[in-house]
Amino acid sequence: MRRDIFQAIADPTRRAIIALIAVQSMTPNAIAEHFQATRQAVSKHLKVLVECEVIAPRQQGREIYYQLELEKMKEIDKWLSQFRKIWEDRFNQLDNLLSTLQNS
Amino acid sequence: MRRDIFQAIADPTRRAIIALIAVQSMTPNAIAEHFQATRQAVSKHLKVLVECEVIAPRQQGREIYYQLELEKMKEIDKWLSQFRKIWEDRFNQLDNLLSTLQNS
DNA sequence: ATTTTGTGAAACCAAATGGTTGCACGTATA
DNA sequence: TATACGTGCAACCATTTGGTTTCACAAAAT
Repeated sequence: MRRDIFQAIADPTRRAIIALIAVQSMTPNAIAEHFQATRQAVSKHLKVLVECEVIAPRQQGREIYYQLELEKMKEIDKWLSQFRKIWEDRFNQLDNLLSTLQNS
Repeated sequence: MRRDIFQAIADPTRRAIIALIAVQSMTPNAIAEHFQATRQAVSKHLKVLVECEVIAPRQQGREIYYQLELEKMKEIDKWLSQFRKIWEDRFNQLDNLLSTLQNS
């Protein structure tokens, strides 16, 4: 199976989990409370996220706190930067066009 | 089936197609030449991308040029911004810590 | 020591995914 | 007009996905 950030964020529940954990590390049970799905379903999502290295477990007694790996999020940002470059160029082109129109 | 940008970019071939088209609009055949997969496989990916509104077809005679919808890419950027905020905060905290250490 | 709690793992299932082959059909070209 | 070309679509298939239920097990609590 594919295991990368893009696959990790493909599922809406997983995106919600990521956003939840981003604010504060949480245990599987605490996370599951925020969703309709069963604890086991959430647990499977957590497993995928760990395998994709988007989150990391931190054992604390018999509880496990999952925390977001922000660095992994930056990989999306990095991939996106190639397009950001393009849309900034387009914006500049539009800007130049407007200037040209004003000056004519 | 789920049809959003996150699902669109989940597949590596689709990400490659997006990157390819970003530079210049292309026909399905031209796109397929860049991959090992058959034309039909690429065509299915294009269909998914169109349904996700990541690309749009532009008919030209009997050829169809697919072009990237940059606006849709921005949605990823928008979702990502919540985390960008966090990692900038963390960076500032680190920055403050370093300043404190230097001034003590 | 026994029970409860927090968690992961296995087995199973329906649906979705990514791929293939074959066909249909309009648009160019000979 | 007949042929070649560019493309989409349907049918089929193996694999993956997201979910459920059940079980196992260690750590707390009683």
